Amino acid sequence: MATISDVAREAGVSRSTVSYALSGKRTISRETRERIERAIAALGFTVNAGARALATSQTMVLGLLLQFHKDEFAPAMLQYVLPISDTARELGYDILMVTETDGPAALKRITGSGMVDGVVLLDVTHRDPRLEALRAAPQPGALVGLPGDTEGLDVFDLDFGEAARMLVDHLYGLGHREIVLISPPKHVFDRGGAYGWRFRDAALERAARYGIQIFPYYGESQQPAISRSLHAILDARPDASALIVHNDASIAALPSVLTERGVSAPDDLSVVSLYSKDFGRSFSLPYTAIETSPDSLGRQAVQQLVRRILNPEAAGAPVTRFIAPELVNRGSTH
Amino acid sequence: MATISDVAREAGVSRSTVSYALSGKRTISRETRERIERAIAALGFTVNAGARALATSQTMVLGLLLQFHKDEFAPAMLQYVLPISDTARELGYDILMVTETDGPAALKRITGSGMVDGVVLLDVTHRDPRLEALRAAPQPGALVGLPGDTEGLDVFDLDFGEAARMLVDHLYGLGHREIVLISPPKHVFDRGGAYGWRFRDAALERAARYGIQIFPYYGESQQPAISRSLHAILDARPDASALIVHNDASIAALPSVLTERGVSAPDDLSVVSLYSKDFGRSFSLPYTAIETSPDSLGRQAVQQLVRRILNPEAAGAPVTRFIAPELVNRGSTH
DNA sequence: GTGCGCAATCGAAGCGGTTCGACTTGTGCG
DNA sequence: CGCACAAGTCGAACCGCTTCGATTGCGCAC
Repeated sequence: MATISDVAREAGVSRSTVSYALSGKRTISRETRERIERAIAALGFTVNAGARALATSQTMVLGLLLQFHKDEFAPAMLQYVLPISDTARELGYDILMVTETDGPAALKRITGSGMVDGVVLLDVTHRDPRLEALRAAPQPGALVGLPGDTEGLDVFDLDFGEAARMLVDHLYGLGHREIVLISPPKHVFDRGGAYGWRFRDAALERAARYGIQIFPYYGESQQPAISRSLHAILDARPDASALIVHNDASIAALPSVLTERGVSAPDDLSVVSLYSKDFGRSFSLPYTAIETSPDSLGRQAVQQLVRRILNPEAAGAPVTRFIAPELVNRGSTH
Repeated sequence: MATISDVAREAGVSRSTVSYALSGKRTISRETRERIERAIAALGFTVNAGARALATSQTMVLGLLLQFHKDEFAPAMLQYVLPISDTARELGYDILMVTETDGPAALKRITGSGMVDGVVLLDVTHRDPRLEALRAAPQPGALVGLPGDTEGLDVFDLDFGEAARMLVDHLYGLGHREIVLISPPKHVFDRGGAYGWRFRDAALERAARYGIQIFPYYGESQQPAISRSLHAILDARPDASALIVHNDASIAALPSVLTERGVSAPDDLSVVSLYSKDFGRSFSLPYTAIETSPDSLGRQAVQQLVRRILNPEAAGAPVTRFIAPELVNRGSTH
């Protein structure tokens, strides 16, 4: 591999001149610059990332911490990963993806060794053990998902409370008074997946205010339990006139479950849900729903992170940003 | 961040002694080692990855090149990514994940700048433009997916030809003489996704040998086109007694399509398919099928890659390894 | 003619490690 | 008693790049 010294020799200039020609931080005569460019092309020179990182203390790499829970419906994760990767690249950063089970250890490893300039934490839970490591790290971080304590952190999440209220309002306005709610699986709650109870509690509170009833249930994450449990829940609540599904796996299974029961929406049952645009499209879900945009969430997280990396002062105080929900009416309610 | 000089000062030794204590490459007295360990703990010292990479010319990072095709059924990709990441970590490597559209450019960037010690290419096509860049790179690479020219490369893929033959044999043995085959979508073929025609051609050849008929069709990748096209195909071939589905999106949609038609397997139609264990479980697919294991593919690729990184000579000649298919009978044929 | 400012370039130090050769001690052996 | 050798440690060079301060030569104003 050619080094900057090789280029300098080939072009008959000093190493520093080559460096300045590359970075443009000092003026270089047109003639010299062209000579250097020719030398670079001839030698196929590329700046060595490690050496540059050492000299500048900037790696131009962002860490991306994922946690994969074996018991989970996987398709969702990728929707965050891709936009994050794309946005990072647009801003000149590469992505070091870490999937270790031991999140805090992984975080310490990549921040402590200076492999990354900052990190994005995905799927943050209420009391996420990674946050302690993040706060202790010299690099900034951005979270996707709301933790219990946001102190000092940039946080991005959907406004699940507002989403729940919008859906309840929608159903209430249509006259529904008994509503079944399918939440994420119990293990998501146990793990501290706050979006589960943020949504559910807001829905229940709203229902109480209207004096209507919402019956909450946990969903399942894998077939055939998903369909079985949906059947059981619908059997148990024959009087409910509407269904709110806050769970990807369940909503994907719902169409065939309804078909099996000979039930159709909205004639026999009003159905609303909450899922990402892509997810709805992949499975062709015909339901009125809050459409989330993981891409925008990921994108904003990366942008804020990079802002904070480049200029910690100018990035200002930590932000917690809730993305406003958007309801798309597909006529599955009446 | 504490440096090795800080540790040396704190422990009252030279920098090289600290380095040797860390690596164990020279003998260090018990007493000195303990003093150094105490200093490291006190200062919270971690080796700086960039500096180490510069000195050793080893980054302990592997590149992972993905291509996401907008028009594709996404859930499949993650099944490769995770095992690759896990295996890499077990062997001491981190993963730099690159999702750029321009694969060759991305490959040049990360290899040319020495950010990685090797790369894994996912979803390799027949004439994959990334291969040229890979062959020119100083680092080794491992492929998942079979290219037209494997010269000089370590390649891992499922044996799609054998898989097709096994399924055709199975159906032929049961007496089926008219069989419909749903291949991956046309754009997969156009892009050079060789697994599509490797499977189809082997099936057709086998059928010809037996003197039976196989009617091949392309599948679709997104709803509602998937179901619509399945209906159309089944309408067009009322006499076919068996169905081979070589497409994740289609097989996931098949249960509800069959239900809608009032058709049940195996009574009205024998169905066989090819999908990964995880995929089948997620969607609870009840079909007799070849079960692929993306995890084993990814794992083998990483292992071979690391072997080649650590000891290029001992790793021997490039290998092309086809994973043997395994048929799991779930009683969807008769 | 002198002094000044600016454009263009160079040399050297520094980033944080690793590694090679050399040096000091202590030990066993002839 | 002298010597070879091993154990333990150190100093310096090096990995490839960036950046600061200094130097040179030039045109221009006074």
